[in-house]
Amino acid sequence: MDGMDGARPRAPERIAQQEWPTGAAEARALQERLAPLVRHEALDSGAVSLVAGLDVAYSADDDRLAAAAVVLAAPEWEAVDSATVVSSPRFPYVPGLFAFREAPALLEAVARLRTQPDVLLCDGFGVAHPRRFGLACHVGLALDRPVLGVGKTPFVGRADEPAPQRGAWSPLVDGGEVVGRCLRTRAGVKPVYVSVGHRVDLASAADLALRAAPHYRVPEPVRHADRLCRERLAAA
DNA sequence: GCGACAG
DNA sequence: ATCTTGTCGC
Repeated sequence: MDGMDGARPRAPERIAQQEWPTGAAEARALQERLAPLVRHEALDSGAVSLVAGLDVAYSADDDRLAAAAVVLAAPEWEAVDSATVVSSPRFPYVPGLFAFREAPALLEAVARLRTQPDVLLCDGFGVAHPRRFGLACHVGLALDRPVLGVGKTPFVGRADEPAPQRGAWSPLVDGGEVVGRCLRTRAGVKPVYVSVGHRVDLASAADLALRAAPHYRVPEPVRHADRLCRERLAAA
């Protein structure tokens, strides 16, 4: 785990296969090495039509988990494809090391999709993370696709309360830098936290998150994925 | 040292 | 994440 010569990951696809961390210290080190590879790129959210939502559900009694990937089509957000995977966690839950727990199953679910989404939306964070490498970044680099993260509760940083109307937002700041956006997707309802995963910039990510959430607080793709993985867990 | 801490 | 019903309000 040290080959400090050519061991630096260049091909994102290798993240899920080689050097999978066995402990927390190792996992954090991997995040620090991969964080610089995250790219912020402008994305024409108006040209986006297929958005995948990713989420995971856990069993209450046994140690199973179900991951779901659902592709919805704008502007009505009807589901056009989906895939689920049932497995068990390969890493304990440690705040900040979320991806090592959920990414394997999520990536497998995405691999089973027959439709290639334009963007993927994760239930969690991207660069709004202690080491600037949350789940959405992990998934983004692994797939080398545009990914953004939407979290329901703040993890790092602080943000002022956005104005009460839908669309209002305030920057999420951590350590002196803007790592995300506190966005009001629904008037008078608690805001969500959007951050860049990979290959999108913050403005594009927030714009997409807002248009993907025309009725509820949580974006449709994530809501759908949430529902699907729960059903899958109950059925299997 | 202590508390906080995505799902 | 998960354990959990009804209820108030738009």
